[in-house]
Amino acid sequence: MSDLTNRQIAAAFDELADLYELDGAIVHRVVAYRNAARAVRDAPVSVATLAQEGRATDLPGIGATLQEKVIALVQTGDIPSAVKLRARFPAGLVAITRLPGLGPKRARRLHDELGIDSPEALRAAVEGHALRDLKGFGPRAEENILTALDAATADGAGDRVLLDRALAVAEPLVAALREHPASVRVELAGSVRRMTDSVKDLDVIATARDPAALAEAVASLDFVEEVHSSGPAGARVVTHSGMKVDLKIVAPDQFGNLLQHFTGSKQHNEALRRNAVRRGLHVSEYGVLDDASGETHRCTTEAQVYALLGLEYIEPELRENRGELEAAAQGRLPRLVRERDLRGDLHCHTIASDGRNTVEEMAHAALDRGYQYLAITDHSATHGFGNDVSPEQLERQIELVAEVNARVDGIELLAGSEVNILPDGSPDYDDELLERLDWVIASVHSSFRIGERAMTERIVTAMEHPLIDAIGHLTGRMIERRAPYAVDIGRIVEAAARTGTMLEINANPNRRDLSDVHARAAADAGVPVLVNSDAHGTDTMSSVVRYGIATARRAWLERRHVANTRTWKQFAPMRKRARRRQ
DNA sequence: GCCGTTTTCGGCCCGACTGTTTTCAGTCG
Repeated sequence: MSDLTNRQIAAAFDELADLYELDGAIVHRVVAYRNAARAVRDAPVSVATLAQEGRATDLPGIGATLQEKVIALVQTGDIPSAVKLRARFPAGLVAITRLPGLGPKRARRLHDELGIDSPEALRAAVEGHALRDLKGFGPRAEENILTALDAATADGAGDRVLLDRALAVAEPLVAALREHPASVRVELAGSVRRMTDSVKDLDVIATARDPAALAEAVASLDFVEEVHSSGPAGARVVTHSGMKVDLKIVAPDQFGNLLQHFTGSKQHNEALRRNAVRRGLHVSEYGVLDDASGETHRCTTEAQVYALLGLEYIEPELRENRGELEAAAQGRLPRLVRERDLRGDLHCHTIASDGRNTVEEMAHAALDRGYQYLAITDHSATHGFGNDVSPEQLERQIELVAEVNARVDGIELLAGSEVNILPDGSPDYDDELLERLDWVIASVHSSFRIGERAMTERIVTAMEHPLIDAIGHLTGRMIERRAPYAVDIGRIVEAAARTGTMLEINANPNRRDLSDVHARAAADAGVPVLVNSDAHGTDTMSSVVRYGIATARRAWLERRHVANTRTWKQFAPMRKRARRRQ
């Protein structure tokens, strides 16, 4: 087995794509590397291991050549073609290709004709007016390049924001536009609609009785800071929170085409069009052109677009080119789990550790949501930060939970704990105490950098513990802030299935961990998945659930895959400790 | 470099915009 992670392999393919692009390779070869990088990043199992077994070619977009390159990377630590290309194209030149307006072709000219090899050298050349004589670079080029260089060095340039922050802007904005008398239909598009982990900007598609008035309305909303353009076709604005918003106002008979197009993803749309071409159809944001009749079909709804292509309607969360087109063609799309399907929450905190509310308050919050059961899972003995719960404190908490459970009707309260998985894989309470609990979820909160092999062993050991019912936030990632720690998801999932340990989708919008890809791998292996709030207060118990459900839906999960959609009567015997006693 | 209801070669999604052009390549989404 190799410690080379999928992320590292994907980064190597992305680098090769950049280098081949500078080298002037045909675009399709470059695209092949980028697609391969994506396939590797999405793979739920170790691609290094797959390649060494000769099975990496099973992944879409990986052929014999790229499999060989993975093997070279594993065995020698590098890829020969990358070494060769790096010698010709410095890393600074790759950085230049990332500047808006400067792609590989223009960057290459700067390098070959002026010796420019970094953004700093480029700035010096522009300021010395060295670009003026270069063919293809006119008077506007200097200005645009300086703007791009300034934007690239500015703080927070190009940052993606978490989905919850984006929705906090998007939903009031859409609501305001829907209320406006000039609007007819207003829908969010883009990655926000697909409920991705983070987003860059907002796309809104609308139809209107009075398009200019609607565009004017968005420009005058109080959360808009800056208006870049506004007219009958729509408006481009920036909010005070820095979100770019693009409102497109379209003809009613093309609303379906445009909503479909701007919802994406890019990969979904590309694959959709490739499949369509085979049927003699050409899909664009303006309609579906039929080669046979020469006619362009315009669609008022997305369902019509998909129907023209012989496909079932595909939910936005599935539009990532991960098999949804094939499934839609065969009528095999999943019936995705919904937020209202949940019957309980198996991970939350109270004032006993770092939560803000009491057991009783959390119980009432769960009742208000319509839950039948709630596990109180404060942090454990080694947690630190003043939030640790000693064995004695946990014993008192068990009694408190029992007492509140007796007092509050309509909900089953479980005395639980979120125990730390110590570096050797053991929990930080003794078995006698764990035995007295109704539910134990175990998480890694320390020693993140022990390497993939050790981390995998550590978590597998925890799953083999008979009193650990589930694993919390498996990879420890903090979206856009902290990478997941290295862990072999394939082995984890296999061990979870073997030991009867459930895996959590932590719904906190900073985490969403399991990720969509990991959750799908878990469900495919028959592992019961949980959608838990990890709430530290009564407010977040409800507000974060949509993000966990969104991840579950992006993972193709149906109600049956998510264990806490079961009633208490069905769920209780599924717990590992209950199964032991049978 | 990948891939096959056009299977081992010859294709590979679609359109807008920009700046520099005199008919379009490069870039972007």
